[in-house]
Amino acid sequence: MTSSSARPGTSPDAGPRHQRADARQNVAALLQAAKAVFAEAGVDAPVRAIAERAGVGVGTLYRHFPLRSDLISAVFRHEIDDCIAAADELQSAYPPGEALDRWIARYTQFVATKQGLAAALHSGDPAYEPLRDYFDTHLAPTLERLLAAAVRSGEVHQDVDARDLLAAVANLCHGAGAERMVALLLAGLRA
Amino acid sequence: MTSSSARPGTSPDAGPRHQRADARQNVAALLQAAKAVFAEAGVDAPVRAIAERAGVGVGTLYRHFPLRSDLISAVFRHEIDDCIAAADELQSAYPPGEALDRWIARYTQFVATKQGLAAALHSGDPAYEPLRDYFDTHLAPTLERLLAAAVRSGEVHQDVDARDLLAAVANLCHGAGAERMVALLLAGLRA
Amino acid sequence: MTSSSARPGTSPDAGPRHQRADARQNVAALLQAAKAVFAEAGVDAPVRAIAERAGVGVGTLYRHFPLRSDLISAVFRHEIDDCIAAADELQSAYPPGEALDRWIARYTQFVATKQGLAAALHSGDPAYEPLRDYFDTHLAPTLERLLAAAVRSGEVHQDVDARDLLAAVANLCHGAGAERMVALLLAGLRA
Amino acid sequence: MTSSSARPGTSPDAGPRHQRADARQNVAALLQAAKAVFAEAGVDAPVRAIAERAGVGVGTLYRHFPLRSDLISAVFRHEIDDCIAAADELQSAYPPGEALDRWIARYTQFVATKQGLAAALHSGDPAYEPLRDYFDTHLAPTLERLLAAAVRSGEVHQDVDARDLLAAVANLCHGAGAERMVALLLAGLRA
DNA sequence: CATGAATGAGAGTTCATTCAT
DNA sequence: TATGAATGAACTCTCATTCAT
Repeated sequence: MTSSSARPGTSPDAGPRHQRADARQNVAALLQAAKAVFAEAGVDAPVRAIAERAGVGVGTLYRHFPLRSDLISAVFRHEIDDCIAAADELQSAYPPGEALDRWIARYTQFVATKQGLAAALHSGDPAYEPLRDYFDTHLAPTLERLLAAAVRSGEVHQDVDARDLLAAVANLCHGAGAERMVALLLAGLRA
Repeated sequence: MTSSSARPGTSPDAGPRHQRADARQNVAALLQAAKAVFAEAGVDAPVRAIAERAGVGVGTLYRHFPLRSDLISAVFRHEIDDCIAAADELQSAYPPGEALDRWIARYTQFVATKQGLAAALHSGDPAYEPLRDYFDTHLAPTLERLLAAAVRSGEVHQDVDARDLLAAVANLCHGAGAERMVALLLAGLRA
Repeated sequence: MTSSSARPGTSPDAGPRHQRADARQNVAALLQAAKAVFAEAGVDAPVRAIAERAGVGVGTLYRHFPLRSDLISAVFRHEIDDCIAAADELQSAYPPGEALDRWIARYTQFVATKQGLAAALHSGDPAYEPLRDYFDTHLAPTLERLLAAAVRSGEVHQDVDARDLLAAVANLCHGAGAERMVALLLAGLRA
Repeated sequence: MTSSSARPGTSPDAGPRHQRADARQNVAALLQAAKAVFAEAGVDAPVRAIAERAGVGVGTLYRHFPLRSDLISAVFRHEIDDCIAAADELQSAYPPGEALDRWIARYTQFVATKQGLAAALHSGDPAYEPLRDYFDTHLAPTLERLLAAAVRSGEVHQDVDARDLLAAVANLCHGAGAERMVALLLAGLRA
């Protein structure tokens, strides 16, 4: 026990980085379970369902994610970040208009399995504020960039608020014919 | 069934049993209350809130509307019918494209106060089947007509499923910038 | 069942005085159960324990006593009222000093089985405010009267706040030798 | 954070175990924290609050104080001992009656910040037995001595059980007008 | 020895739905 | 037929206590 964990090598102390292994596992299990449960039953699914699915007590869930939105954020953050990262690649690989379309498709893919996400975001419930924030401060600017580029290149003729567009696409994703509708929306941007 | 319960000869006032009238009043009160409550708290609002607002016991509500969706359907049917009726007027007063736009605006108006409607329709919950049905068999054909006309007149170049479009607009109605987004969708139809 | 309630001829309804028989029984059962449970486990006893003991669902308890203090108040009010009523009798049957002593003994009897009452009253928890109020507005004035009379008759030489004295006696009632201590307190009033 | 800083220079783990010093520190920190927390939130305060305040894990708390009452006893023992010690000084500095009064005042001071102490002592919970014991075997004899002296000197005319009196004063300390009530009790002793 | 993560029983509270009156 | 009381499952959240690390 002496120094087995003290394998700093680089820095003398490596900080207080000793998350217990089982804790990490639990968090991972929780995130995975939450993702699945959210997809099946929406983000309002009972806390217990998630804990059970993760094979963990509710207390453990609460320890790591005191607020429901903490869990939601954590579950989505990764995917959102991936989504954001994709924007750069798309922008350098395609002309602005196509990049925009492809990115929206990417975003659509993400939202599609997030039943209730849109509702939660618009619920006004302060518990979801952090999540809203993350959308506004991370996803929205990304889309803004894509939109601006497309406007500059003359492919898009409409001036839209990125956050609204994000929300709109999210809303469309849970109806039938979602893809088609999103396509229509994008076509509308070109009008 | 006429007067079996009417206690005909007993007392002077025992004659006309207005139970049926009472029932009608109750139904009316319930519909009105439900409409208000749905607008305020969404279609998932507590049953009791509706009954209370209607000045009626919950049992009465259940008697007339055994399923939540029965109530929802009943509440909306009227408005939906109005919405449908408007289509004819609009179609005879405006050119197809404008008629379509105006009708969608009309529909938007209707959906706007129906928080949770879209979610309910897509919930997969069989309880909402009748409501979905009513949309499909009444609203959808109406929109189809409008769309077909607009296509014929060359104003719309897209072939869309009316039900999907209906759902899409409903979904868009609860985000920020709803009007803008609906406008974009309509513009997309012209592309 | 036929028309016993439907007697529209005289007055439409003969007043809204129709507490259902079972409801009354439940309330009674609840009060009795609560009294017993309070005595055994204090006024902080789990809601469920009371409901169970009363053979009633928790919902029923909440219907009749939305706040814990509602139940407590209801349980105690009766006894408190009896206590108050006793003051008059005692005052007319005994000289002021003795009336005071006897009344305190009476009050002691009441408090003795109310484990946690004193703590609740001093908890600062707003849920107990109504109860505190009832003490202040009903019991305190009663004791004040008794004290004032004893002061006038020259038997008591101390000026005490009745509420404080009430609380003090209540506090003493749960220690060993309660009677003795209360007696000491009363003797102190004569000093 | 434990002993990483205490690196005297010997071999990593074979050297002199100063665990004991650590342990002592922890115990001290726990006692101090518990005292503070008890004063703020009563002796029923969450275990974790105390551990946190002491900057120590809950496990550590449990190691040193397996029972809640162990901690309570430990926290109070010191103060109780001080209280007891004060008796001698007071007895040699003042006449018996005044010594008694002053000592009670001293005791009152001690109890005043021990919200819930009295309740715990009378709870019947066997977990508090040791604490009760300490009262009985240490404080009670002290008060007995003071009382006896005051009786001998003719200042006190009542024969009271010291333990009861101790409990009574403790009970009085958490009501409004505590001082007054205690004074009354003491006056009662002179009657 | 110390830590604090994990556990899970248990408490409060709400609400859909049934059913006696 | 109307009423609303009763029911109890379901949900959230807390905290004492254990135990792997």
